[in-house]
Amino acid sequence: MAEEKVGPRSRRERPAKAALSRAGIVATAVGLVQAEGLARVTMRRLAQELDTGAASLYVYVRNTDELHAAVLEELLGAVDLSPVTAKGDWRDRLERVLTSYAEVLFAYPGLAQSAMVARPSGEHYLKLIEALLALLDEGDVPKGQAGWGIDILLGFATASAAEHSAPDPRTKKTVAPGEEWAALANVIRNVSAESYPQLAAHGTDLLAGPGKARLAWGFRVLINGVLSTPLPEGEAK
Amino acid sequence: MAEEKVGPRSRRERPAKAALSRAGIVATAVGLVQAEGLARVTMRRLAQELDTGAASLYVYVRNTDELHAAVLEELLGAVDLSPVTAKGDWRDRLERVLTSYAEVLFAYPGLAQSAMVARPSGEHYLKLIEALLALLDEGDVPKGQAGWGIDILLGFATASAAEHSAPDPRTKKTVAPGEEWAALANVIRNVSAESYPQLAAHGTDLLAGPGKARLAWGFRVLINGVLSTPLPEGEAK
DNA sequence: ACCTGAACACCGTTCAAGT
DNA sequence: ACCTGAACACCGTTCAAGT
Repeated sequence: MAEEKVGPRSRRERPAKAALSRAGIVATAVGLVQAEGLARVTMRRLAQELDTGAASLYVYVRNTDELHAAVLEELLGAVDLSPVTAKGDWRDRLERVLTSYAEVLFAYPGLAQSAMVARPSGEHYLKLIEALLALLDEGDVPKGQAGWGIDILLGFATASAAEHSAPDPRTKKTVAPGEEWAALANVIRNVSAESYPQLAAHGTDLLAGPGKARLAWGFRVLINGVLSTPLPEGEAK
Repeated sequence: MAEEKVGPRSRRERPAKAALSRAGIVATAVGLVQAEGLARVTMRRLAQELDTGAASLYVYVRNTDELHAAVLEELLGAVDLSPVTAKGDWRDRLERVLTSYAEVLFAYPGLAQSAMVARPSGEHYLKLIEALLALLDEGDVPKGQAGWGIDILLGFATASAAEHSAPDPRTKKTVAPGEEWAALANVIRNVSAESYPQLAAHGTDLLAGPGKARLAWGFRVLINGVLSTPLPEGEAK
């Protein structure tokens, strides 16, 4: 009797090992960041998910940074740009787009931290910039100020998300999420009013958490500032 | 002839393996970040520098993050706080302190990136916050706005440094420093004016580098914004 | 108490060899 | 052209064992 052939179809645990492709790799990476956070999106872990070896991925992806940038660009598709064409005060609508951007970053552990560094250049990112510029233009913010302001607006949104989103569990962290925060709060509470009069007067209000209110206030600060601060001589356009 | 004894003093390559201490560990780490960048300040590399095993460091330092925070706190001692008591417009002096802070972060590869995440609570950090608060107070910025504003000011300075400082050469990078930037610039240059009218109009001015001018403008934007944007109802103090 | 070697469980990236 | 296993050069952290 001939042995039963053990063909490729006999193992059905995963969906029949599709051929590799950049799109498939990025899609799997996106699934992985949702399930385990960006820190787990490593070449080796991702290859394992794709039932191959890490080396195989280098045909489609230059390196880990590029992979992370691709994941970010993909997830940026979830930013709500509808306020651009909605009606109402341009400031409010600008705030809404920025808030949506921050929320997307906030939703995936480690994503905001990586957005601090990555500079995507995909369609979703371009559309986001285009949307912000359109709203600033609607508000008659001078072009030069708008252009320079984009960086500040996005940077603040990114940094806020990075600061308050789940820490990238790069390895199982020993330190509880808010331990550093607690340490600082404790120091401020017990600070000497003589050496640090300002700190003592403010107390832990200084660290009064993230909160929607604080993020929204930040956006307003930036919008007001960008609107009212002319570019230095010679740079104005 | 008796062989020459090879005692501990016969090897003078390093200064006679001092006893470990937290201060010594941090000092060595600071030296390492100066020489090789923060990415090289790993438990193993640092232990090697101290002529011991990585495990030994855990007596004095909780983990790698805490080590990096200690290095940051140490280097923050170089921030120039003298403008606080200098004379002149408070805005200019505030700008000078923030610029000095950004320059310190800028000077060490990887430091700014880590400052994005770390929350130090040492003396140098406290003095920096105290200085910023004192200057805002001098400018009669309402207390609540000043407190919330600190975060934005420091965050912007940190993010600017992170964005434009040497990339943390975590491992020998294959990607040239400005490669992602170049990719984005290229995309913007060739963007369709129909789909992206704003982007096409601005062109690569959007990415017009870091430059002192841009950082200074950013500080002015934030100061103006913080000064002129009241806290939301119920939060004002 | 402090220090250590060894172990465990990971990394990114390259390269020669196969199909 | 694409894919692979194996190798190289690293990581952080824990733990039992020593002093």
